[in-house]
Amino acid sequence: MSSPETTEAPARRQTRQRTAVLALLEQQDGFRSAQDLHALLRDRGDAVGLATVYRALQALVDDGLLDVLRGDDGEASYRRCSPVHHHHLVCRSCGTTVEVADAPVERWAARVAAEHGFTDVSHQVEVFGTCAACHAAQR
Amino acid sequence: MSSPETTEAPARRQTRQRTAVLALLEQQDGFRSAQDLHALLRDRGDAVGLATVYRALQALVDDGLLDVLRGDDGEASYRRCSPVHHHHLVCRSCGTTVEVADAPVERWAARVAAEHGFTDVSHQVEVFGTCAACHAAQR
DNA sequence: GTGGGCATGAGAACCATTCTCACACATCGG
DNA sequence: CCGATGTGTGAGAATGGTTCTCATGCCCAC
Repeated sequence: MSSPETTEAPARRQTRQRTAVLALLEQQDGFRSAQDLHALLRDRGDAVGLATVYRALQALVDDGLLDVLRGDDGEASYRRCSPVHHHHLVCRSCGTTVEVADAPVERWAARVAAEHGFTDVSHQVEVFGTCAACHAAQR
Repeated sequence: MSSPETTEAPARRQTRQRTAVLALLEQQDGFRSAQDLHALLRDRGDAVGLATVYRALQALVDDGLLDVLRGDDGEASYRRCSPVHHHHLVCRSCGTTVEVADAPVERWAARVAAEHGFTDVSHQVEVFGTCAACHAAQR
């Protein structure tokens, strides 16, 4: 308690591996699993250890640069995202993601929680569907 | 269409183990992981194999008697739920869950998806917070 | 340029979940 | 009631995503 470490300097080093992971994510327009990213990096020539990919992703999440999504099978997927609060509209077929931000749903969550006496509220909202392109390709 | 099996007879046998799993879930008022349920059953004296617990849970989910929730660590949790569409308000501290159903959020999801040309829409909405009891206990 | 210490990577460890397969028993026709 | 039948069970192995270990590498401050 005597240490004045309010925010604790992150001291995050810039390495080839972390740069490669972030650069790759910048090019993706949907959620990608850690395993996928690892394979993509290897194919690309920027070989990075699997453990390092996980560490880099976790660091980026902590820094608020990525959003995480858990699939039905429990596998985590990551995506480069804007730092402001938002939710996702994800295509089940191709994985393309659209960020959506809407005040009504935020207010709804707050109201529902308040009605039941809950405090310190957070929420998790994801919408899944088939995007226009995939819907057209299907038939 | 030639087979008159509209709902496909489940042919689900009633065994001591399945009865025990469902009975235990009836007594819980929050989400419980498969591992927890397995341990609880053993403590209770109704020993059931772990694999069987998983199978029973999966069967119950298929029958629409349970809802599943994925934790941040990817572990699945189950809860006895009403069969009508609803979402959850979960206490982070004690796990107590309240079912919430509200038309506005359903309409919101449908509208957002439609605006972006998405079809065949589903959504996943969970609200987390600290319930009144836990909030009072904390301070 | 040099040193300290965080970052890396290969593989082991971990852990939830699923699979395998021989055996048990719920269900049903007789 | 009884025996045939095939689904349900259970112990342990297998799977697969994620994390940990630890010796070595290299970024960064000085």
